[in-house]
Amino acid sequence: MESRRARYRSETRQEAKDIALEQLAAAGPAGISVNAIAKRMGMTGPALYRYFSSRDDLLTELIRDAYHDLADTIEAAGRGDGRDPADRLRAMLRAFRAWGVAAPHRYLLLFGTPVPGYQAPDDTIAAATRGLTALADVIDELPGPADRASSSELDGQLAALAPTRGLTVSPATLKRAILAWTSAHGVISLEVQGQFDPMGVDPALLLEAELDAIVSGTR
Amino acid sequence: MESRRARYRSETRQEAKDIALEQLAAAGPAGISVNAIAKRMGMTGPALYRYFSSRDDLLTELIRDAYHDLADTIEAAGRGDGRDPADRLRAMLRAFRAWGVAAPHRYLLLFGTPVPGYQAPDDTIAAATRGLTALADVIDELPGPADRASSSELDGQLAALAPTRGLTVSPATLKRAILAWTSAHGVISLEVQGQFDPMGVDPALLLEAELDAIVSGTR
DNA sequence: TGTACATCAGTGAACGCGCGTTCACTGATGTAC
DNA sequence: TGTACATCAGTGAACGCGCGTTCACTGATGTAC
Repeated sequence: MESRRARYRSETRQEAKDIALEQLAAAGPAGISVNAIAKRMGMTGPALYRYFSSRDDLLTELIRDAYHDLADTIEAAGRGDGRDPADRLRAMLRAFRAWGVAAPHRYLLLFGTPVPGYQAPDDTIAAATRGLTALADVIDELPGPADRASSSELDGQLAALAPTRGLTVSPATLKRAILAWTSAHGVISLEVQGQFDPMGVDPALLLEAELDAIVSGTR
Repeated sequence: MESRRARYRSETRQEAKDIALEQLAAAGPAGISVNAIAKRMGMTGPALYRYFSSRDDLLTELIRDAYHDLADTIEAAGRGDGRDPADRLRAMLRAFRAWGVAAPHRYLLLFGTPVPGYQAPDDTIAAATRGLTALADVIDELPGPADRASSSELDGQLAALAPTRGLTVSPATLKRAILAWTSAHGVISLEVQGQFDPMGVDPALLLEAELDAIVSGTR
């Protein structure tokens, strides 16, 4: 059984991460301060070094958590064996957007300006494509259009990429998945930054328009 | 004629902005430091306040310059009255990517994580959509597909938006322009952050695949 | 061309601030016999 | 159950650092008559 100490440890770590997320929301990645977190938890700055080996270590955890949380959300939205694959795909991309809109600062932690000097460890990089592979699995069940004018060079790269992500899908499917991912990201990213606000355009409707193109198979 | 002082003034301002861009490239927006810029120019920190009323003022100039530079680049790539509109559109979106890849930090200044506490002035907001309106003008010359399943709500918003940007294009055209803009941004943004690096996929080829879908009119 | 004055560029000291990280140390909690 | 020891949490002082911004001031450049 887990010791009292171990339980307390993980609670304390979690509390620190929660406060860090609040700081992230309030003042961006640069606003995350070890000393300020400690103060809010009622302890002194150096005490936090019992829980995180450095500020970068804390950041890494936030990023890893966010990638996994996003991927879990997308996967959950796409579950259901009997459902129409097109509906599942739509649901997943809507979940992608909902996740970003619910926590813009977290979205931007993953897909905004990289934190200067920060180097992502390997397992973070793997987590980063979990959402993408989930898309590929569903798109694989979709009736695909003939792959027009395909670039053999790109197909080769995609064929090499698939197995490294545990995928057995065709390059054409993986390409559709990447384009679905990138174009959804294009809308969500600009929405999360507020770029549509002065335009008076509802980004949810833009995403729906995008979904039509994605599902129709032209991408 | 412009006085010697005025000329010197604008040269000094420009030099400061150039150094700020170097700092941006090296350490992100937070790395832009008034004192450090002044030191590199061989003067003391407070002297720069003759040229910029605050750090935010400097940032605003960098952002405005970048938006206009990007829009100029895109417009230039699309010029040519006799050319096939589809070719012009492709050229513009390729220019969009080339601009971002050439100066990732500048791209991220516009489309990355917003600088905390920074408020964009009105003319910056106008500059932000110059590239988009250029796209709309060319797409308007494109043979458009029938507008499938259109959302009347979105069309209404687009109809209201067009005149504020000096456009007389239809909602369907403006929608295509926005989707072209957002999906190109989706690829470029992830490339500029290096998200494709560990995947072994050439983003230039991804953009080409995206261009096929955009030009074919499904978006 | 010469003088008197206004404008502007830049200095240096100072303000108050917060940052990440290290170190030696105290006191509490847990473990082994 | 009691004692001896190891582990761990947290403190407080200190290190060295850079930041944006203000202010009163000096000295150079430009302008008007």
